[in-house]
Amino acid sequence: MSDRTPSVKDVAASAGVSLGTVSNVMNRPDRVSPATRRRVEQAMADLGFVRNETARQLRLGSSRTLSYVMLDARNPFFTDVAQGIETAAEGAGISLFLCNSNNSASREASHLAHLVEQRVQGILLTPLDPDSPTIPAIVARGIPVVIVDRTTHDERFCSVAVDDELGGRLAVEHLVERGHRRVAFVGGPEGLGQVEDRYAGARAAWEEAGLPPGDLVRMPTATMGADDGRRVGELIAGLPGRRRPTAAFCANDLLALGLLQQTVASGRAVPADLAIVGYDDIYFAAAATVPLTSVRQPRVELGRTAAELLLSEAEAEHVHRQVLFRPELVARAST
Amino acid sequence: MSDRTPSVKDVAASAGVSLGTVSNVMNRPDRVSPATRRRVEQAMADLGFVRNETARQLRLGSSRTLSYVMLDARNPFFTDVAQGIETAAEGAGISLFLCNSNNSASREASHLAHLVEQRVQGILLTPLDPDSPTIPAIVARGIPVVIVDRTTHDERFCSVAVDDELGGRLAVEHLVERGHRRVAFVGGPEGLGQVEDRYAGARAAWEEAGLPPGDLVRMPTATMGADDGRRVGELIAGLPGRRRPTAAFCANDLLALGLLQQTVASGRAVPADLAIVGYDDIYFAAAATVPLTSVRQPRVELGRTAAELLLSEAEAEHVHRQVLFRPELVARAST
DNA sequence: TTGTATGCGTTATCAA
DNA sequence: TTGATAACGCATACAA
Repeated sequence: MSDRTPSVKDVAASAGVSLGTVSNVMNRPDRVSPATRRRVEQAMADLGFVRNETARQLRLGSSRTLSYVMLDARNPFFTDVAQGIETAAEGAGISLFLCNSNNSASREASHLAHLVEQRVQGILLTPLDPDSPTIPAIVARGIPVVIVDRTTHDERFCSVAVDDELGGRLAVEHLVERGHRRVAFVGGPEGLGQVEDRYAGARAAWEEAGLPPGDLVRMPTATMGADDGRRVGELIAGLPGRRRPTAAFCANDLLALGLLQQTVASGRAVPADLAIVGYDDIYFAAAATVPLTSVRQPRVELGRTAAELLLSEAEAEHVHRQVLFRPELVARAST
Repeated sequence: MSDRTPSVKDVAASAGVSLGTVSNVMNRPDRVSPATRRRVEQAMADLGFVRNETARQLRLGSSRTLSYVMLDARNPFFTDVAQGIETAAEGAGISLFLCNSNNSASREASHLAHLVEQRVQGILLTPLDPDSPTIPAIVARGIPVVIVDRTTHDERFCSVAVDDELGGRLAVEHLVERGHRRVAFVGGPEGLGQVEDRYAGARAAWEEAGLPPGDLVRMPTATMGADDGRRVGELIAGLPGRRRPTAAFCANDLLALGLLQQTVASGRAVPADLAIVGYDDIYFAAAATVPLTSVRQPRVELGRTAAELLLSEAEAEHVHRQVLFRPELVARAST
């Protein structure tokens, strides 16, 4: 009984065969006679042999793991996407490692560097900046990357996203239809793609309705978290009546839930005093006591498609694709 | 410009030095003269050299990655724990891979098997079953494991948990104090450690208050998700007045939020018609429109401590410890 | 059907 | 200070 973990060599010795035969038992069992195969398998069981994936990978050149580097593990939207990815990966017999950038560029960078050093088979990424040169650099080394939840103009890799501009339109069209003539757009930080696209769509719909641009009030936030939603609530409450919006469109549900919470807690009614539309339609949106109207994204399908695309990169004639899903407005009591 | 990614050998050739010197530049830069070091570094930059961690690990025998196998990535409690783990790991310059068991024993098993094959440096695990023989088996192979959010009687590894029995007591003592004499305990599946311990604490407090055991009504659920909380709400509403509890203690916040949602949506008031206590104090608990009373667990600290314990296993005289934190009741409007 | 030998990219030991 | 060389554990081409 040795101290270190047993290797093929130990198994071979124990089974009285050569090292190559043990390898064959694992990788091409048809080439080895049933009798010796059984003997080898018995030896593996006795010794508690576990294949060293590290060595296998060094020999083969590529690993059997995928990784999803997500923007914010605490946002249920991304864990749902991860769920979709994992379902697809599981079907292909591949494991998924999750990495959390936590909205930090440096953390994203260090995770990506680590994954490249590990020579993972492929990376799914919801980036802080989809135009970062890091991404094509990784692809150039031979590690396929699929961008999730962001579109890209780059033809060197695939992306799977939801039409955020359309989502913004749907939200604002809904509010205009409900008679709102002064609406707040809540979201940030400025420059974040998801936020800018949703805002662009909102503005387009606003202007097409013939409403004065100044009455769609942009209210920037530092993050996409619920705390910032609450702060916006205080801000809105402090506005003089004529300048106070009658509705708010938030760039995600966390913001919307924070805003909703602050509004109700301070004695104003939703939607009577303030109508609220969120984005993502996370579980907690429907479960809020004033159920939240939200723009639904096909989260799980987004993940599934991204994983399928990534897995297909292994195939010979893979053509990079930019997949765009359509969002859908789910109207509830908050409007 | 070769097709495959450059190796130390390529760097050595390009810099006109031996392969050993390149390795020294990376691992013991003091042993190489500034001049050649610069030359080597230049060559690495030119070629876009990235160390093959797989080969390094094969040679060294151990990797520089930790992994947290979590029970349910969609439960905010676990992502907060993960956050704490990652903070500690980051401080030590180590990357963290997240794996999601998604409440499935087979998925947990396949993740663990994969991690053992990868020879990761250590594993943090919130298991479905802390008494599974798999865990000591992994430890026996030399991969340290720390159990997170479950206690263990096993002396072969560390664990970090919160006193669930005490948490159960706190919740029920609070409800008894508020005058409730018929209380539902909501949670499942039966046998899940977290649920059983919280129930045990609840019952102990109930009996110490001299109340009839039958008036603490156990209402099992299939999962810990919000949907099951809603179903329990319907069940409670359907009970005849004298058998209907005036309060519910839910084994986690997702259940509590579902129950809260269903109760309010069906026209009953919280806490007047039904008081509700949750468990975990996830963000959405405080943000619910009827802010939820909940038993708070030090989530981030839990993760941080677990990671520190795991990292300390590398040290010579490590003694396995079972750390137990104390939960705390946060009273809000739902009671 | 089985055994032998080679190399994957790296680190570490030993000579020079 | 640098260079040559032997492992680490595995998969595979080729020989037997």
